[in-house]
Amino acid sequence: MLTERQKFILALIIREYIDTAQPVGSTHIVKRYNLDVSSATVRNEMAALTEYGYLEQPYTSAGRIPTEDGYRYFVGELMDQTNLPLPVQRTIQHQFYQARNDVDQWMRLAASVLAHQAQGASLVTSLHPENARLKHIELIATRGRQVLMVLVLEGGEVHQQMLMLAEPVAQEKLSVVANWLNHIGKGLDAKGIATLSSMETDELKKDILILTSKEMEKTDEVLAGEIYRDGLTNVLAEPEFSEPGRARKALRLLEERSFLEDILSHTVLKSDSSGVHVLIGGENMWEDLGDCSVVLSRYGVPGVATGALGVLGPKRMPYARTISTVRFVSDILSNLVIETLTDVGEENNR
Amino acid sequence: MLTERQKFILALIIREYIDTAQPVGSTHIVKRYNLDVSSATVRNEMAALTEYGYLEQPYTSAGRIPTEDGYRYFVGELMDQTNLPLPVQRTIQHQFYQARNDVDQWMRLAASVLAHQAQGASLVTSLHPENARLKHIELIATRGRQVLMVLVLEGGEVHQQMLMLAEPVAQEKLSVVANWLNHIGKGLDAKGIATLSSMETDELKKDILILTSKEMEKTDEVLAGEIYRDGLTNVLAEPEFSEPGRARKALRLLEERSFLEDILSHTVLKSDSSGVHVLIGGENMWEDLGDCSVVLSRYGVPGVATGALGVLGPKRMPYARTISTVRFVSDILSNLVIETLTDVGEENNR
DNA sequence: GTTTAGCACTCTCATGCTTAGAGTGCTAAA
DNA sequence: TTTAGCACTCTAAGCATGAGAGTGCTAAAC
Repeated sequence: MLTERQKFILALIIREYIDTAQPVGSTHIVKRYNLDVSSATVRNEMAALTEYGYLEQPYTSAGRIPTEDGYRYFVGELMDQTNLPLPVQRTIQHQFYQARNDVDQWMRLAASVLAHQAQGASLVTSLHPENARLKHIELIATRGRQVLMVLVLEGGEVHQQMLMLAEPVAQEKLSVVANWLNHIGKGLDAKGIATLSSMETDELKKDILILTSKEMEKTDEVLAGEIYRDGLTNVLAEPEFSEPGRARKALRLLEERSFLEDILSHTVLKSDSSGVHVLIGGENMWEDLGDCSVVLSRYGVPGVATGALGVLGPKRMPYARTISTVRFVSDILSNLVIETLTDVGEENNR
Repeated sequence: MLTERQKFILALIIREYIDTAQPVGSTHIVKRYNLDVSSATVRNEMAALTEYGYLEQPYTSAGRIPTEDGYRYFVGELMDQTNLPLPVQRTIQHQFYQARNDVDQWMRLAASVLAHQAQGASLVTSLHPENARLKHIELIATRGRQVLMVLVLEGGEVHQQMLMLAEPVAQEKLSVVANWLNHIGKGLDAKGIATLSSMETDELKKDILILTSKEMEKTDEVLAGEIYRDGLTNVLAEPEFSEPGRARKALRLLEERSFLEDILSHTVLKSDSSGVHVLIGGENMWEDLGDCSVVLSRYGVPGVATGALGVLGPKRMPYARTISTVRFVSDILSNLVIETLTDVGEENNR
């Protein structure tokens, strides 16, 4: 267990290192913060903190830098939770207010705000409905057997998909089926529609039901939609990524869907997850993440429609600021989703 | 005017430099390619080529590297036009065939193929209709004054937009207006609908017409839709971007919409443009592009629906391969668009 | 018992120097 | 016109040196 003074010094060192990216020495810290103990005392405490595994030396007799455990302790125990400055909050809220009509624009804006405020690479997945329920379907003949299906889900998301039917069908017939489905399928989820299809005898209707159900199931996948990114170049500015090899590793993480899927399903998408997740270093699971930390959060309404967002930066990131930014943006998006969803119709209040 | 031998040597030097990223010396090239002239002869020719401005020396008495003019001459006169190997072509075509039902997927795939084949950062803008004509409109009440408008354009693109009406309107009323508009507005472009709106007296109809027209105008903007990127990390692997400052500059170009808009409107979007454009260095217009080259092409059907795609890499990029890749992918996308468009209905044949 | 001054020791990094090597341009001969 | 020869130039790599920052230990001071 650390003494108060040890905690204090650990916090100072980590903050200083986050600021300067330089190993922190005992004398330096005493002078910089006008401590009323001597450098020798700090040195002793630093030795202890190194013993505990919270600090390490890049080489014998250099200053100390935090270990991953050090960062974790800092984030968990030492860091003061802050909020973004009020004027900044207002500016951001205003921006979202102006974009309130365009869901795409929300995400783009969220990515931009995250990247700017946290000075890292940001990532926002589009909102995807959980257990999507049908609000409206439209079938539009394009040519031959090709049909454009437009699904409007409760909550307002729109999905389009080109279908290939077994044989050509006229627009009139398609419209009839669409109208019919709008009546009997409204409010049903993928399963409900699949059930309908198993009882249907009309070939065309049955086909459409099956395809609709399939398409609605697809919306359940985490990364089915777009992924919005911003601020990729921010991470290149960090000194730890001056070696291009490391920079590559870090950026590849954001490019590869498979990796994102993996990391999201291990954190924010866990059923019991809530709030902001902080991944420091690879956490023994993702080697390529070695030099990076990721701050993630889920947004939206669990069980109805959610998405994920986060910021990637060096382990040496300003955690307080990043976490408050992620929380803030996540809350804004959640509120936007709630506003949109809860008032869709009276039938949807739970 | 260059002699044949000078052309030959220039081509060798440029190819060698593209391969090795090292200044090319006279002896090196004689040995490497078993030339039956001596290094002194090559040296003389190199002096001449330097005189003409096609080569330069990074410092006195080092090997030569191509100048921008050198690359331009190479691309314009010396390079042999190749095509991708047939097996590669088939593989790619097969991939597109499998994705034929999902326009989003086309773009994603195109970006991926470009990035892989050309080993650069790729960029694909989504298809956007020119002078879009309405095929189908759908109005869906969400809450209060908010209405979701779904526009289906001839060609199959779907655009959605949240509208804010002057006062709440019931779904039934909206459906009536939508149906009415589907009859009288079908096949019209933004202007045509604007004309209708100026003659309409019914307030609601007028409002909807104006909003529809506005929305359809929007689809005309180049970068209105998504931008698909891939292979950003490829450029980080190039030695010229080992300095993080340069890498940042290059990647920022791909992040900033304003820049992309600028560069696209100067090249592929010019009305008389066709084929593949090669931008080598900044071309005296874009300073940040100093170390990069860009190979761009327009795809789709001019006057109906087009998009742009391209690859960004170092000036020292394998132009032959990149250009053939860009052309190939562009052609594939164009064909897909043609297939989709020309058979939309008999009314659309021109 | 804790804190601190003092000091020897260690390691990196910047600097300067030297050298090997690659490449050039010029000249004169083939 | 081509080529061999050669002096010259410049870089990159290696090495030694020294300054500087920082540590850990010991013994004295509080």
